[in-house]
Amino acid sequence: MVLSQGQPYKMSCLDTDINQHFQDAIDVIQRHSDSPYSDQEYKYYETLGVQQPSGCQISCYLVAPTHLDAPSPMYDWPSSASWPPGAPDVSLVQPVALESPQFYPVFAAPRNGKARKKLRLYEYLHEALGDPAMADSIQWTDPTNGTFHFVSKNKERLAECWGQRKGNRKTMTYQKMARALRNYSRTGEIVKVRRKLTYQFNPSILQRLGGTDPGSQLRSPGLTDPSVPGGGAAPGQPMTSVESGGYGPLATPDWYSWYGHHALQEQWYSAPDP
DNA sequence: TTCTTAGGGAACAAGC
DNA sequence: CGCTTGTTCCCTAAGA
Repeated sequence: MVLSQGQPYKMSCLDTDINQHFQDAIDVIQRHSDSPYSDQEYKYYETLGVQQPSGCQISCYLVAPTHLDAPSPMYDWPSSASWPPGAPDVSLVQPVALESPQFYPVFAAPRNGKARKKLRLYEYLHEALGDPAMADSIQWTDPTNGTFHFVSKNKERLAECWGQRKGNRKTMTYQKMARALRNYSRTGEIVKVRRKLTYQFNPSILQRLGGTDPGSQLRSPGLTDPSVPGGGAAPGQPMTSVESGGYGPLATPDWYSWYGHHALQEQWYSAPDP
């Protein structure tokens, strides 16, 4: 099913439980039949392996585009990261890192002699998206535009891992993690997509995090299976428009105009608002 | 009706 | 100390 303008939103919103289970099944099959570790094209990079007591393990490296002068993902990010007006440019998240990836530890890397700042949630999510071990919890919906979704069945596991990573007193739940994600919608770092369990990175954030992980792109059923959320999105085109909402400091004019552009142009997506 | 997901207010904690 | 960034709890609403 290829979505097109004019198709009603509900046509693209058949991500019922069946769809979810189908997606989960595909993911399981892929993971068992096509080990990313043995795929030469699948550049999975070994991690520091922060082993949590419960077995939570997640990659501790991000892949940095070589053109980004960012020894650490934390972040003297250039505040003027360009974001071409109009539709998101795929080049922003082109896997330039494939050619000559630079690695840097998320945790230990002191920057200019200083200890790094604490891990941000969106960084953790980006890590998880690049970690095959977390593929049953979080997946790219459309890596080209930074949309991702949580797997309903295992989203709590991801949340627990996040809570353990932060050393929270209580168990982190998806509900609480989603609360933090909603706070991101104010700053524009991550916005909620009007699709079940689906969010979208700010393009600038995505770029600064080093684009998308090629492995997750390969494994993402959304690229080949239009039946999954976002699966029918054309490259460079956001599958969905994000909900309206406040965009904070990171809501650059370009980002804003992009959103506005698509909010206007992609009425097909919008649910029949009153 | 029940469950899941989502949105947000508010108080609080911890790091910077 | 003030700000930022969650964390936790709570309430409400929509939709299946």
